[in-house]
Amino acid sequence: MTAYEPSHEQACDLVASGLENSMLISVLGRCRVDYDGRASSTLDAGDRLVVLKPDGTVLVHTEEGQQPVNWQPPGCSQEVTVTDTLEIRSHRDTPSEELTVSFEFVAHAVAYDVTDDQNLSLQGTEADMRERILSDPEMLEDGFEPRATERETPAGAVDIYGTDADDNAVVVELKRRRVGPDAASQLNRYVEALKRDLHAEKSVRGILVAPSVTERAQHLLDKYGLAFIPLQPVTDS
Amino acid sequence: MTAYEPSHEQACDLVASGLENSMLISVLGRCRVDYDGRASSTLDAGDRLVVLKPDGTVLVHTEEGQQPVNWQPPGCSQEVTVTDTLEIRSHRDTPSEELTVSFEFVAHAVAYDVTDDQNLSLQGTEADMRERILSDPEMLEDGFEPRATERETPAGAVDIYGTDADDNAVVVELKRRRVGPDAASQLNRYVEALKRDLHAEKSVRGILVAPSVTERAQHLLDKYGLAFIPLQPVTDS
DNA sequence: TCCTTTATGTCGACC
DNA sequence: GGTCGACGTAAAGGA
Repeated sequence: MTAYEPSHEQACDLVASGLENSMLISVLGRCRVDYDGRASSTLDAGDRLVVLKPDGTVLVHTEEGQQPVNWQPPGCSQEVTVTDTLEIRSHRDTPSEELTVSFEFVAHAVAYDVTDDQNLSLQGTEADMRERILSDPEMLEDGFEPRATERETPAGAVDIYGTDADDNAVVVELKRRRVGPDAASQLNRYVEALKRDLHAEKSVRGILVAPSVTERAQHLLDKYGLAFIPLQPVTDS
Repeated sequence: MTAYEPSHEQACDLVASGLENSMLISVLGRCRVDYDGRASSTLDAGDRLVVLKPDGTVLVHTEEGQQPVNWQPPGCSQEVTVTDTLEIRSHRDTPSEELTVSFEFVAHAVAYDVTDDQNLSLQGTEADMRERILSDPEMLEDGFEPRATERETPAGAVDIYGTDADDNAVVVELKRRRVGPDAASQLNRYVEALKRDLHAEKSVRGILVAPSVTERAQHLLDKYGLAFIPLQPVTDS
């Protein structure tokens, strides 16, 4: 279903029909946009691409930027009306949010029935790093043995919990990118929380594993007595 | 410029022409997607919407989700070729990333010349909270006087730096959302850094301003001796 | 539902 | 270019 420079009525019919039949809808033209909800914003008339997905997502894209200039998350309800403009309204509760797009001119409108049952397979993530360390723990240090992943502490869940050659408790925090002070603080919170949990039965060491570390973060690590081990998220040759 | 169920050659011409003339291009059809760069991923054939922006952005959207399933950031170079499939390739250096979309069927293809010089005006942000406190400092506490914003410390820049009724130094950290332990740690780092900077000439207090606080973060604040003041990002009535 | 963490986060500001 | 922090972050996974 497609329309080139449709009248507001034609465009309204197409969008309404697309909404009814759970189609992917794309409308290109000159519009203004108003949003009110968690924040609020206004956008005066300009040329934009508006996408409506069958899951209730709305995206408003301008000619630049990777991110939509306005949007609604999945699960919203859409309705379309025509007065002197073509108005697409999207609403949700919890939190209450409303997005209104008013087209003064529609260049193209398309509705298409879309199915995509293929799942994305992704490598090079933090989950990958964890799997590699679990399959070869001594890559961290000799004698390291993982005991648990996602072990809970009062400060949150630890990526890898284990013991070293001297049977000290070891907390390993993984980051796939260069780390800043936040990661050092986070690891320190885990170590301190575990020390309290273990009632000082044994000492607790902390190891931060990431490709590299900023200067400020290294200072924090030194101050806290934590270790850093460099590791790239993907092996590659 | 638009095409309904074009041949690969027609679609290729349309996309090539759109790229050449810095137009916004949208292609809807059945394709597979391969990405290799910061991570790497594969996506088998399915129906998707592909958007090419004049700034070099590429977005691949499926029927669900607010985020694109694959993408390239602004500044990438695109090229389009046709063999037995219509292939759109996008590449950039630093970091080296490549995205390839192969269409086995094109349902719609559109290229449109877009201009949007309107800027989005947004309210209810952290910047708003800062302005409100600066215009009425006593909303935090009687006698509070702002001395600087973005004051630099070895731990980073402080949102608002000021003094209280007893001339103690005060560090104010703003968050527009409910805060977790990270914010408490961050504020503590600022306070500790300022104590060192000021050579203990005066005591340094820390105030975290946000709509609300998690239990864990409140514990951390208590431990560090920091204060919390609830404040909504938007006043409203 | 709330809470926490990750992300090919993206984006902007500053150095 | 690197570093840092905000975002109407979104999305996933657990309690």
